[in-house]
Amino acid sequence: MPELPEVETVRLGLEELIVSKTIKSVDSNWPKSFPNDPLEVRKFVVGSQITGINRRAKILIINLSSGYSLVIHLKMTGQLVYRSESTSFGAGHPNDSLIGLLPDKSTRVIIEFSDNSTLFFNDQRRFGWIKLIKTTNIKQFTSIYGPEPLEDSFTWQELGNRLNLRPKSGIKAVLLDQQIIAGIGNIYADESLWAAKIHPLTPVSELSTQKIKLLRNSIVDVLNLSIKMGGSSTRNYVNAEGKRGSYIKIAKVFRRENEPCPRCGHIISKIRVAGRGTHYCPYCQSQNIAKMSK
DNA sequence: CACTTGACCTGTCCGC
DNA sequence: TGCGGACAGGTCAAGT
Repeated sequence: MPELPEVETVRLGLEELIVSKTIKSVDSNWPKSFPNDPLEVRKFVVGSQITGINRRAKILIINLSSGYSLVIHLKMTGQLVYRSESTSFGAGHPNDSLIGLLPDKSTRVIIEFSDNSTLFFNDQRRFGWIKLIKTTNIKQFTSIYGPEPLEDSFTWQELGNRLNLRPKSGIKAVLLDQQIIAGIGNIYADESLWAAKIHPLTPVSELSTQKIKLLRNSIVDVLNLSIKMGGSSTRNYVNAEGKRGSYIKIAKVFRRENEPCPRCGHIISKIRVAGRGTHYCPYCQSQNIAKMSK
């Protein structure tokens, strides 16, 4: 799934649903999904209470009263879905629920609480993981990530400084680099570049100050709007209640190749950039325009 | 240093 | 209907 808006949506849901609950048991059926020693898990997870839910970059952090935290990366297809005993509705539920009875085929980890409600970690492709880390070590663990784009300190000057760490690279590849800026992935890189009228292959060093200011605002607006829409569900992503997000319905270019650009009407292209499918309008995001406005 | 490719996995879709 | 290949929200490591 999950870029910043999706992880943040899950975080907001979990904050409502599981804070202050006590963990009764933890089960995993795929070691890579939760590689910690089971003895360690029994000692620092079972019996402890959930004290808070945080996010850094695309990572979720569930703080425990034991002084440890569950650090979770959902990668491409991870889901964290909460079910109380009374909400075991099935697929096709009118309220946009995506998944049916749990556990299902993709369930890798099951966390059961003392009130018999349950948190399921599902992950079709098994790329995601949960790691048990001492809470005092989390800051160091996440120190590799660049700044959070939704913090007040993410000014256009800050964006410019970060981008200049890779001046020769194309802008889209740099936006996807989590060490430069945290939380932007393939969907919101394309959407932000469209909003700022920047071609995805434009070398960072060719971006004018005006373009950097515009890009900073575009990133912030696109991420905030997506959080408001509950994130993007192209296929697997659901929030903590198993419901899809709806940003994809209002996406301007992402997965809209061969459709008209909503701004100028020219046909949206799809190319390959940094190994990822990349959508843009060849007219209003042309590299020539980027150079002319410099 | 920048860029590409393959790996990690499962599932779906598209063309033949 | 079946089969092979491409592709999918994300990182990693290794090779050019």
